[in-house]
Amino acid sequence: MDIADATFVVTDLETTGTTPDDDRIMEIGAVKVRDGAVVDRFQQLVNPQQSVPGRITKMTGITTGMVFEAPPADEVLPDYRAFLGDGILVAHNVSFDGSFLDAELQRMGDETLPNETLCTVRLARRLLPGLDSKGLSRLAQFYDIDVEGRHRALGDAEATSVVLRRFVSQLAFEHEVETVEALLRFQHQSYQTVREVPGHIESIRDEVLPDVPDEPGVYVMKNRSGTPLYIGKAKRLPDRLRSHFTAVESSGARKRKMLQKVRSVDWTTTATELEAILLESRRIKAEKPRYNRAQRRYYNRPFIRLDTAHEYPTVSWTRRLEADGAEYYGPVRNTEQAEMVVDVVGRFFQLRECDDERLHLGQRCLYADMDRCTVPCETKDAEAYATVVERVRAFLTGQDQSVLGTMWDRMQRASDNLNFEKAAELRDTLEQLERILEKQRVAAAPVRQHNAALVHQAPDRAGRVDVMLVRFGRFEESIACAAPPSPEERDSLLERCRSVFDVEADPPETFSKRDATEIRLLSHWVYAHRDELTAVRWTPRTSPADLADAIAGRVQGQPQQSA
DNA sequence: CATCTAATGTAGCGAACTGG
DNA sequence: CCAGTTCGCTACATTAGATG
Repeated sequence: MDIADATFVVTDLETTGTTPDDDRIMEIGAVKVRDGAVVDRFQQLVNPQQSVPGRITKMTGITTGMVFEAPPADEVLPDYRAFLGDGILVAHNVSFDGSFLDAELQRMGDETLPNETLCTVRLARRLLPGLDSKGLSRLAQFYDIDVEGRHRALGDAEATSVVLRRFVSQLAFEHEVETVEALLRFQHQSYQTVREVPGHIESIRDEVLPDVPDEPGVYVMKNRSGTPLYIGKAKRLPDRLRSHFTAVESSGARKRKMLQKVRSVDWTTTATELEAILLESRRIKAEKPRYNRAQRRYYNRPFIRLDTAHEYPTVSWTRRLEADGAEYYGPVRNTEQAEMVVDVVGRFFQLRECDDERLHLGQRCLYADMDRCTVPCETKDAEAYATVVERVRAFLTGQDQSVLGTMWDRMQRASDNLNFEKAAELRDTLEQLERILEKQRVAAAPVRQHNAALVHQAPDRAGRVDVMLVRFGRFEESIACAAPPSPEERDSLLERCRSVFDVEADPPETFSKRDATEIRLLSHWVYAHRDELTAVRWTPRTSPADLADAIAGRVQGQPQQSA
């Protein structure tokens, strides 16, 4: 039914209290509205058959004396029912008025009201979410409605009918609500499907975002009680944050749910993006915000292990980084990749694949006959074996690309021989391997011996250079400076190099899960920016001053021998 | 394959408002 | 004060996935 054809009976009751079972109706007021116009009015005092409490008289002005001579409910209600007809019962908090009407009808032994009901409080909550109060007084003030006899039944009913008309027109304009059915449904819709851009989002957009510094960093969105909802990192905080708070309507359900709860945004600036990535990772794992799905826990990624503590080293993979004299490379993505690397090394390099017992017993195994081993068990030729190890090292650090070349040839041959299945398999392996080795190439050292300053010049940040200091494979600190660096920046660079690259410093005993995760994040970032990066390597023979000079040289863009 | 952890879904309770 | 509604939070159960 069209809203214009419907009859609304806007009703207000004055009662002696708030409990329908114990308290009674003492006045009924109602206005009949059709097509936006008041067509009829109803007003009647009712004898509640009990005295009117003082606080109620104070609020409504209705005294026990006034209702003493009025007819009781069982005489008034039939008249009201006739007035109501099959119109829609409208009230401000209709469950209140409805339950009093039903309670009186029950006392009379009459049927309760079958009419549809419409609640203007429910509409107000959905249509005016930003308003501080949805009480009738506040709405009257908001719409500038003159109420003749506030807290008298007819006065409040008149005011409510004006509010109703405002709501109906707002619903037509903003929510395409044209029919009575849609109108009645709307009052039961959940807030979030109704609300547009909530007020608190607007205030964050307008008041918080202008103060965000143009730097990399980590931001935290918090709810009303300060609990973190989401932690994120940004290359540039203002850009990232703005993207969260604009086009809110088009975002997915999960994000809308979060934005509904956000009341404040906090941030920590960092010198560089990489530092922000690492800080973000730590904070997500420590605080586990509800809306962060990724990076909630530390994973034990596999590392490739070259057991150089052994006289005749072997290659294997492990999820633990120990201080056992072995060289560790990686990490790689998963078990499958780790096994693939170990397998490729086994097939292309003549390392032994026997266990120590067999080695010492000098038991030649089938790998010797396959020419996959230098057979140290028989020859005891440590020197020949060491050259193989050196070649494996060159392969694992991404320096020796010949294996990739060989694999490429084999793939071509398989393809030429119409063995496409094998060719495809080789292609997949090759692609993964290239990625893994490319990550190693920049570090060019096993994890523990990765000591370097990474100089990053982002193309979209002219005049600015980031320097990352890596010691024992772990990110230590980063410095952002101008290109070329000012004298002060050079001094501070030297100072940082001194503290990070202390020759006396002992390598860490073990690497924690956190270290392993951060090594992965570091290698990932390095890989992603490999074309914009130069690495200045540090060895125990490099003095901090030389290192700082070499870094400064790269910052100015003059290629220099690595230190 | 058994076990444990993390992610996701659900129920229930408290807080905040509305009416006289 | 009471009753009703809704949201946010907590606790708990269920499910999916990782681990050894």
